[in-house]
Amino acid sequence: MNLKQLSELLGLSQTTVSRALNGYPEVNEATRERVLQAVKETGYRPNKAAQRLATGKAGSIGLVMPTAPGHQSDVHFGEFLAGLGEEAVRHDFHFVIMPADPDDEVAALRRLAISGNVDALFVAYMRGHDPRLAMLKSLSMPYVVHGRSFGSEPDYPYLDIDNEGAFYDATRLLLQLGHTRFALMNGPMHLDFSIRRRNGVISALAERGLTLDEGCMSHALMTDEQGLLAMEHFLQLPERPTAILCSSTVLALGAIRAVNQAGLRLGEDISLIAHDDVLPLLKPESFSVPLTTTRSSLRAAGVRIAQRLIGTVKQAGPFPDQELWKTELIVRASTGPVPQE
Amino acid sequence: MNLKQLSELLGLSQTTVSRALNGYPEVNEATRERVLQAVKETGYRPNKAAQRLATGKAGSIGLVMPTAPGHQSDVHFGEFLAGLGEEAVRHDFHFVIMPADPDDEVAALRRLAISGNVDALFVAYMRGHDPRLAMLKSLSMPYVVHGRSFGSEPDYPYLDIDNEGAFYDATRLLLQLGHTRFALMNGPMHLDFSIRRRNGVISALAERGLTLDEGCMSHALMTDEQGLLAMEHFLQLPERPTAILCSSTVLALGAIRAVNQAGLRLGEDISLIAHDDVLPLLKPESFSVPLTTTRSSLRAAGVRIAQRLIGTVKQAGPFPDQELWKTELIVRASTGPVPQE
DNA sequence: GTTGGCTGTCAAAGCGCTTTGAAATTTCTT
DNA sequence: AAGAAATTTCAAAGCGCTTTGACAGCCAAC
Repeated sequence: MNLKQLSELLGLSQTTVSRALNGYPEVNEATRERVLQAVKETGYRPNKAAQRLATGKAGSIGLVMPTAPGHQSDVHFGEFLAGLGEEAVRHDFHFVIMPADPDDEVAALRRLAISGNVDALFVAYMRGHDPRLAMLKSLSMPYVVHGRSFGSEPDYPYLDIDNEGAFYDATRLLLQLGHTRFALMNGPMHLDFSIRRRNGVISALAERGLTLDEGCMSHALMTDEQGLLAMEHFLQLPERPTAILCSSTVLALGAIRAVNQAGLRLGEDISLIAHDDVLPLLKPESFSVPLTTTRSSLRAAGVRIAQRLIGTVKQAGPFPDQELWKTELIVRASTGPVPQE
Repeated sequence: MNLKQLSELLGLSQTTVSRALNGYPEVNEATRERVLQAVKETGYRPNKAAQRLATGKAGSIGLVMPTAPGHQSDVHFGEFLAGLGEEAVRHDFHFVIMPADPDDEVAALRRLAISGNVDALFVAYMRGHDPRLAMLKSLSMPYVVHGRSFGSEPDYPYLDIDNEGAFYDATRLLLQLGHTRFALMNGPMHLDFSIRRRNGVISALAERGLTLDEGCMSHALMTDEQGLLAMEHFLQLPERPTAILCSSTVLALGAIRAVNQAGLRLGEDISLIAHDDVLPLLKPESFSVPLTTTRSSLRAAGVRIAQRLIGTVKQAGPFPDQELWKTELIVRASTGPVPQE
């Protein structure tokens, strides 16, 4: 059933039917009623591809999903997607997801944009000096970036959390508890948030005249195995750190396993603060020793970004171009005073 | 840059350029070369919406993502998606994901199908007597179902694991270890796999003249909280079960927390077998007491389903319509002989 | 030197929708 | 009652692509 058939059925022109359906004012209320009735009976649905072609609007947001045969699925991605979805469903928007090799992000994003079946783009996993920014700017299609790109002029629309502030505050707390030997368990080095979090730690330490040794920093994918490995390494250092900062509860999961295996007590021998993206599966309060965290909901960020993206496409009011969310520092049992030698 | 502009640039007709691009034989090799060169220089990409409209093919598979404001994101979904993506990226396919309220699945699926921007559908979270099957059959669009629908004629294309066999075998193992008091921690009652797993347990027990008490069965969302709650309930029963079967490592996570909190030892006081979807975050061997599991990779299922779906769209050879994968039973430390009273 | 079969190219139709600009109808003025 | 204004409807163009059917040009064959 298409528009032509429907209009013939009704004895109206395609124009009138189309207008009736799309809420244009210049159609008689009685006629509109009749059209709506027929739609209900026939189950007619406009073909989106045709609609897209005619209007240039598709009712969809595009995003790239990094993937590859060995590439581990990322719970952060899923959680963020849930946030996007929650908002999208309210506006009858859908997603076009382009799977792409992580090394092929730029090209994949361009393909997605030019393909003509998305109205707006969402970009995550930002890197320092991210090459995608230049491309996005040249595209004349709305987009919002999750995170920022360290080293690039901040003249693009983004939503980010204050990573530097979060880790600065967390470090300060540990300093106040008397710790002096720190380690940082971070995400991949090239990612923007890793850079900023490291800076936060370093600047808080610098205020006390402390530095973060190269050996006390790990940069790795945020998986529990990597957390385990990194922590094992830290624990073997001659001057074992007593205060650990951790970029994700996923990393913390492995890290804590290493602590337990070494027979150390979390919150006493070792203090740890992790960043909490509020993943339903990894509640910091559910750890055997509840985790002190810096918290910011990834899902909430997804909802907000969808709002901005969809709002922009629908031209519904202006949105702030750049948002920086503060994180909360929530103290639980995984942090304690520095142990006496 | 569109076809028209490109063809003008080359001094060729749109037809010729289109044919050159799509690998038709009736175009001079020299001409094709020239066209390809121009494409490279101009960065021309065909508009997918137009292509879809003209050909009826879009290079995309559609799926519905259950979501709602309170609805917790599901790691199983993410892991499966990773599998789909891994295969899709090889064929330059993308996904169209329609977020929808879980109560609105049928309508959402129909919208997605009729929208005209997908070539094939993937359906998951199958229920007993699933109403979506009838709709899918009427659609004349390829689809593959993950799981089956208990109570419906099995005349639809699916890929499923042998849930009944898995839980039958797991129960047998526990019976051999001398256990007689069982409990089952299952997924939502209406879902197909829950039904089959329960049947597997019940039939293994029946062979020994045992039954599964109503109070020893929980049906709930597969979250760690629910696992905790269910296990707490089991532990308070007058005749405390010693053998637990668990539909997911996510449930097991919470369940084990409850076991620990009760001061019981897993693998000694309580034996537990969980089904393992091979989630990267929840490796059964990484639990403090490694988990005995029935294993089948969700991601591998995603890859295979994408293969079948894309293969069907591309009309690349016939595919088996129905596949039933066996699971592996892997014994680790969470199972042991029934404790002496 | 015509016929016939290839090869390479093209103009035009069509996919299903929206939108423009004009026509037909109704309603309002004077 | 006639003309102006507002309302309702329509035919046709266009979005960017593929595909059908036709048409030149070329060579081998009779």
